[in-house]
Amino acid sequence: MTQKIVTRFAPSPTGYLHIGGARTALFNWLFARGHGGTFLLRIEDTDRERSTPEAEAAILQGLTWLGLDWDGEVVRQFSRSDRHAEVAREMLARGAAYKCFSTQGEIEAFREAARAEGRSTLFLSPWRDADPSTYPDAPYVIRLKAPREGVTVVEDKVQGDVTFKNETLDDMILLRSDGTPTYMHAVVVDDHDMGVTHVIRGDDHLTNAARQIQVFRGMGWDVPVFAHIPLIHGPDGKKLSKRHGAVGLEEYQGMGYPAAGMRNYLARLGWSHGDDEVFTDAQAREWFELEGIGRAPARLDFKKLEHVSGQHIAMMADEALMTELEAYLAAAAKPAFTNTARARVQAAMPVLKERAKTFPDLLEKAAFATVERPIVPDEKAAKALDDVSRGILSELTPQLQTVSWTREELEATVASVGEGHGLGLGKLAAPLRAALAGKTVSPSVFDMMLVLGRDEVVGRLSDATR
RNA sequence: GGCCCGUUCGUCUAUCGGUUAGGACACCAGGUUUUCAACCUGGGAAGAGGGGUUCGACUCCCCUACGGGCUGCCA
Repeated sequence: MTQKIVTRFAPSPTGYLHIGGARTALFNWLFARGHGGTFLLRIEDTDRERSTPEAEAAILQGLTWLGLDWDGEVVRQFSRSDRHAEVAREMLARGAAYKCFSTQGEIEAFREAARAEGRSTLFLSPWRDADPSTYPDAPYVIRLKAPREGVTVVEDKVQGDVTFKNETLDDMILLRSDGTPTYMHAVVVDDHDMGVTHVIRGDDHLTNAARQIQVFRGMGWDVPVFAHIPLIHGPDGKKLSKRHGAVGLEEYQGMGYPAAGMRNYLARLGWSHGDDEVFTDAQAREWFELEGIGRAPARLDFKKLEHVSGQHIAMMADEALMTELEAYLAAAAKPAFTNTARARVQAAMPVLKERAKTFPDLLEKAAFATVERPIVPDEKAAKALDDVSRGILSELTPQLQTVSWTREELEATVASVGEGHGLGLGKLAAPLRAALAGKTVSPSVFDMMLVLGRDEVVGRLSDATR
């Protein structure tokens, strides 16, 4: 019998969506979608101090941009506090947990002394087996009555069987003295209640998994399948942090990487399917298995990200690309296309997309199509425009000519720039001028082609340069 | 300190006891090109170190080194 797979992504809303978190979400999504399962989203906002609505919105935005759609309503952990407390009480009743009256001060003092003497800082509560009749009338926490002997083994799909001696695990707190649940407890209750079958998360939770398994057992619940994936590191091999540059997913969105490229790159980071490097979402879903996940932390490589990004831009359908490009423009607060510019870019897309790695790159190469007419003399802009135009010259397709510029527009441009302004065309300027019969200044090659037709320009160029 | 995880070209990785250790990005050289990009060809480049086990180890075991995680009434 194969049970339906249920995965979840459970970020805490304390900032932006971390690139590592995005990858974790992607793995969960890929696994669920590839197996006809369900992918749930849970916001772990039990830390009231640090959780903010803005952060939650940023996370949702990031997932949406990345194209990771979740099933059902977003679950907010804080709203389930009552249920968490209820379960803790039930464990108390079952004898799987106990009340502990040790104060934070006492525990801290114990740990400090232990540290000073080089002993284990593991806190063993004196209340574990205390007689209820000796309970003081004071605030208490509810602690898990974890097994003292034997071992707890995490049967991890990525890390293999990881064994922990129970004596090294303490009786973790389930319910704080103010009655609120700890993260460790809430996760277990929520994963169980949500029917999560596979917990795929960062390997910083590996040790936690052992404790959580004890909670599952304490309630007699089925333990989900665990898969702890290595964290992403910066180019220097250290844990990825702000000093490495981009850690928030929205920064990558801002840099103009298409979501599909981002998904591909992120999936390939720490996961592999033979020698496959560039693939579609459908392939990724079909190929993704927990067994393909590596055990070592991976480093971010922007060069490769760019390459993958470029491959995806090239293989996207023109219309979809155009839509995403304009969305990028809006998100990056850049001026939107005018109707003419849009028409020109659209027409040029087949040639354009093959040579761009990111959206800003695409925009730069599309300058000849988006530049405002009449063209104003600007040496720098003219040069960039010119280089690209020349490159594109050889493969411009007939469709480009359908967005033709009228002879009048060309005349106006030519008239407005005047001679010797710097809108040079390099070595090709002279022959082009000649081609323009009498005109002393040329607009971009592209523009000329729009007017004269590609073949004619190419023909005259060949003659002139021979 | 204690417990746990990891370590193949610069980077991402393949290999699941027997391979000239493969691919990709990057890099270098050449080609193509109306000197962008793309593309083609070729090249250099790796099993952290030391012990075992084995006819045979990158693959299995141990130790060391290095990196990382956990060790909170944070998540």
